Amino acid sequence: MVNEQEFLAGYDPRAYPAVAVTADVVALTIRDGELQVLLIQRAAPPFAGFWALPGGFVRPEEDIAAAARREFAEETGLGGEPLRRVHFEQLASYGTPERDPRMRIFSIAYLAFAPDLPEPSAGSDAGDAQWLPVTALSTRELAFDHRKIVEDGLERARSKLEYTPLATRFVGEEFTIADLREVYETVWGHALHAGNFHRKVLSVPGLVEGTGATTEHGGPRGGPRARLYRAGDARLLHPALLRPAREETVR
Amino acid sequence: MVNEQEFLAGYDPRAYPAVAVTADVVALTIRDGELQVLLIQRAAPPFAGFWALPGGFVRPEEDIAAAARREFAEETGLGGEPLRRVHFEQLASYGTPERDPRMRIFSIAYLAFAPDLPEPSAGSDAGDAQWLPVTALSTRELAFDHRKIVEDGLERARSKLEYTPLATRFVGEEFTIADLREVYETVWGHALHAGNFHRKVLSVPGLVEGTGATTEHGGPRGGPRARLYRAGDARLLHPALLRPAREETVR
DNA sequence: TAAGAATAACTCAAGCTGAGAATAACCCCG
DNA sequence: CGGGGTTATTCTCAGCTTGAGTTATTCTTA
Repeated sequence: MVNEQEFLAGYDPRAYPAVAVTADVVALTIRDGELQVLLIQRAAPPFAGFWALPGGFVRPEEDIAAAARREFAEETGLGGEPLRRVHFEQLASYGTPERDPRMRIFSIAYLAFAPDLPEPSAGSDAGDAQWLPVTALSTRELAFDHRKIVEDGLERARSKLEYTPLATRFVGEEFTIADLREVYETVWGHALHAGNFHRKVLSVPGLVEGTGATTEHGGPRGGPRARLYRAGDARLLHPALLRPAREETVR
Repeated sequence: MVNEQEFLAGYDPRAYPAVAVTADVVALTIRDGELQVLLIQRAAPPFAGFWALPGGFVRPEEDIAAAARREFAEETGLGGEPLRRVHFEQLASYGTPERDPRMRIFSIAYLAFAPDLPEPSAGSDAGDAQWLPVTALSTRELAFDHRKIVEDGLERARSKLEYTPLATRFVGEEFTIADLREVYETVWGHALHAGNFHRKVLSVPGLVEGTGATTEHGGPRGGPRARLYRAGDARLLHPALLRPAREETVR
């Protein structure tokens, strides 16, 4: 048994097979009423032709989060103000020895939440990038361990809706309570009681603040004009906006 | 702007300055009624003489979690059944370019929760390892960015007590409700209402299950014998056992 | 044996939740 | 232009959970 000091002293990392670190991004958005994840099609082996998460090597003087943002920006062609509205947070790291056949590669995954974004091809040189509805993930094989990463990201997103104002990141600057409810319904995957949701959203301090304005028109199929809100200053929701109990996930 | 495919194709990681990946462990336990974190004193530069988290390089064929367990085991001298009772989970990764003066080192931090453990020196060759009460952290300078890592770990621990049965990992196989309450009070840092806590713990499905037995004696200062419980099969607490609202942390 | 301490159970008011319904504004179609 | 259908917003109400305080009971220590 060797303690840390001795181990470090006798350890020259350069003498070992090289390792590399990538930043990979699980970018989520809501388009066409569906939760979608950004995927790119790999051109080169390994996993050539497979779909994978956008990502790449962290550069020598680059922070991990900066690498994640850069990779995301490159794939979506997004920059400036729209990019600033995208929320990034670290998800988790993946590094089983055999996850990449080339060499030992550690992936530090980030989660990105964005309001409805344009097709990734617009402005990007990645013709083979697309938003895929998460409901279609089961029919598509992903490269490396990216399926696991996406699943972890989805669970994190569902969970963060409960106790943070994350949902406001999926809508525009101004939004209606119904817009917000659609985010929750889409990410959680089931309908919510409109009246109760409305009451709850307005009662949680700092979640939303009214703008005083309303929508120009009612909904496309009728209904009155809705009041407009913008995101409040809360960083945590208290009391939280909890998902209905899911007995199967509890045990 | 380069897309991922071109970037990968033109990128030989070996041509870049070497990077390394370490697994560092924020190991928490409750000793003497206080929440304590395991630290080791560094023998070699950089930060020689400073206290730091146990950890070390992930070996070429080693999984990250395995590396974290190994480092923890080496520092505590723990093995076998006691080690199996320690709960490990990934915390987060840290990799700002300047966090280690030697080279680019990414740290993947793990959180370990353990019932009252022996002094780390027992069975370990690390004479300079110790459990430090987290309340004493402010008076001690830590190496690298380890203070930030510890703080993130503490916040994670406090938060996970709310919605997982994590607290049962800090007590022995069999415990009383009061034992469990002490865990919550120690980690959260304030007193809880004994009666309400009792009611709540018994009402959350799967948190604890009775053994039918009681303690041999009453408490050291009186009181009846307490019933004994063991951890139940819940993985999530529903409804959660929430901390009292902390207005200052909400905004 | 008396005092003090702790477990466990109970009470009660206040707040929050789920479910359903009422009201009113607004769209589209005929 | 009028009616039917749709949606935003507000209410009601019963049931559950929470915070705070109290009570009965069992044990330890002095």
